[in-house]
Amino acid sequence: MNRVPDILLEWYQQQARTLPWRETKDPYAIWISEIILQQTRVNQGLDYYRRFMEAFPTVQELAAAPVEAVLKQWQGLGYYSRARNLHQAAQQVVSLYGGVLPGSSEELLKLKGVGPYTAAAVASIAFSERVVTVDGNVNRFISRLFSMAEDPLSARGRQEIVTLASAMAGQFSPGLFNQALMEFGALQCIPHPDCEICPLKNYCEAFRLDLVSELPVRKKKMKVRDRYFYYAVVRFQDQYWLRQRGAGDIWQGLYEFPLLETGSEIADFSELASALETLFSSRGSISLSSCSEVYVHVLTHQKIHAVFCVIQTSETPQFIDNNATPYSFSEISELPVSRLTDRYLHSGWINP
DNA sequence: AAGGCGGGGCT
DNA sequence: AGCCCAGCCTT
Repeated sequence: MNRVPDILLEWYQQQARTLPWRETKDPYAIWISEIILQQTRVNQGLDYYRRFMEAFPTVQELAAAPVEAVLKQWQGLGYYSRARNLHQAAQQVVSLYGGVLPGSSEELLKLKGVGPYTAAAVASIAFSERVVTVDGNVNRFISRLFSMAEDPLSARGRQEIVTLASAMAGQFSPGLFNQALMEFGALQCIPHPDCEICPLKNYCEAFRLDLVSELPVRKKKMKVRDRYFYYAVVRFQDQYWLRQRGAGDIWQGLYEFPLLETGSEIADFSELASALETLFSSRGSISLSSCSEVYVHVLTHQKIHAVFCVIQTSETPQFIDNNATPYSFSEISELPVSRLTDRYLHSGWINP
């Protein structure tokens, strides 16, 4: 078993992907890459990382930027609280740490959006602190290697992973070892792995016991809630009205058309037309002219059935939602929007 | 400890 | 169409 770390490091030297954040020692750049890569695959996050670093090359520039500019860079990545927290954390770094990222995992942990994983990643990779990174890749790999019965996401399971991984890390360079550990989970010890080509198959308890497909222990799946969104797309004198989503729900801080949400589908056109009128406080005429197809937008925990309803008004529309604000078509493209709204915007239903 | 928070890839 | 992935914050 004590040969495992050597094999792992040797594998990493041969198989490691060349990634931009592995070419730098800038703690800020490493921090940004770690936040982007949470819940995001490398291939999906790569372009976002490049654009983000180009838009906000330093923590000072990130801190000084409007939060909506940060959200715009994040558009399409999902989990938008990561972007809002990152922006707040940058301001913390400027106001509390003189614009210099703190050099220990203990201090990093105090930053908004920085948890045990990110603190360990930045501290070990940028500052060579001897602390292990425990992410989903590490959980999967360590669970299998030691055939762990415990759920790695439970408090006890997490502690067990930390203990086992720390023991393996030994005196290797912390940043190098952690990246090798995570890369192995990301490329070789994947959910449905090819164990025959695995350099560690002779050391893997799960492989020996034929438990690879059972580990790590599965969490129970969440129930999916159906939601029905009817968006009022109003164009009046080349202006469209959008509003910003608030706290306590999905897509906080992103923009969208004024929304009617109902508990069930409204299939009848005239019923929908009168339901949509409740969004308006205008006195002039309001008429539903056409509906888009139903956009089914699936999130982890919600299934959204969205219809974009084009509405004609006889005068400047007034909305009950006093956040609704008029924008030209080109202004809309500057606003951060969800994938759902983005898809509609690029579908051809709207023409400038 | 449990629930909420996106979006995409693989089978 | 239905499976999977996943770190941090809030409650």
